[in-house]
Amino acid sequence: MRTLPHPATEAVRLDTVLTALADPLRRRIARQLSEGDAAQACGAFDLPVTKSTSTHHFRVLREAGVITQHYRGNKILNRLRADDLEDRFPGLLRAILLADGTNRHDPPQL
Amino acid sequence: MRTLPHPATEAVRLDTVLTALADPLRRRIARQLSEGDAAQACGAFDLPVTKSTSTHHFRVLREAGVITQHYRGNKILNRLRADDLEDRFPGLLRAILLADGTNRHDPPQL
DNA sequence: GTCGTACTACGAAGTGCGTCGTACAACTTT
DNA sequence: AAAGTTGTACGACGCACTTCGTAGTACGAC
Repeated sequence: MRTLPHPATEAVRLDTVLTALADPLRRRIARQLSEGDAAQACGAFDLPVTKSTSTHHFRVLREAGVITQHYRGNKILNRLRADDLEDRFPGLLRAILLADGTNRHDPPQL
Repeated sequence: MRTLPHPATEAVRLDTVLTALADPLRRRIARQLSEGDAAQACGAFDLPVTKSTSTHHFRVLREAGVITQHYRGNKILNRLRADDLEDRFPGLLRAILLADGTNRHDPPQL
């Protein structure tokens, strides 16, 4: 069984979280995870980039501590680390996802 | 009297705000503005970079809509757009500044 | 075992960002 | 007027990031 490395909650840094969520594509992934089912495979996201690029963005999110990734047979299940982030940076994830929701409709935000 | 352009509150975009505040130096400026006097000149910030770089970071913050800059004689007075940001993205600035405060002591965060 | 699926790894190309140095402009002080 | 202070403008450099294509790995289905 393959496994992927995740940072411990205490090791999650604000810099990397903000950098990760500054990208609209990665915010889109986080939002879909927060709205839909708890765990979704990478293929469940309809992103306007190639698979390579997609893999890259998921990795950035995982290494930043925003999501977890676990192999499940053929696929990888992605989950938002909402509780961990709430412990580490209270209110941050909620504020960003909320802001994204209100902001999303003005310009054609990707 | 020289003036500097600022984005309207409605024109402030989440992308640029997050990108602006993803940089520790710029977060440091925002935090000092939020803690100290309302208006502070650029020189009041003891930043470990040259004047050119400092100017660049203040500009990024202003163009993102995070601060205002107004000429006052020789200097430029900087203010945090806390109310504007609260209107546009409720809870976001507070969460980031709070997170930065709790995060600041672990590693030698610049 | 062979094929299809889901995703990764690696290298390449293009772009953007942070930093700096030098030169310059506006204002204050002397 | 001359000198000092405060900050800007512009160009350059190095580094990191985004994107992609190709090749490859792991797993499930046949």
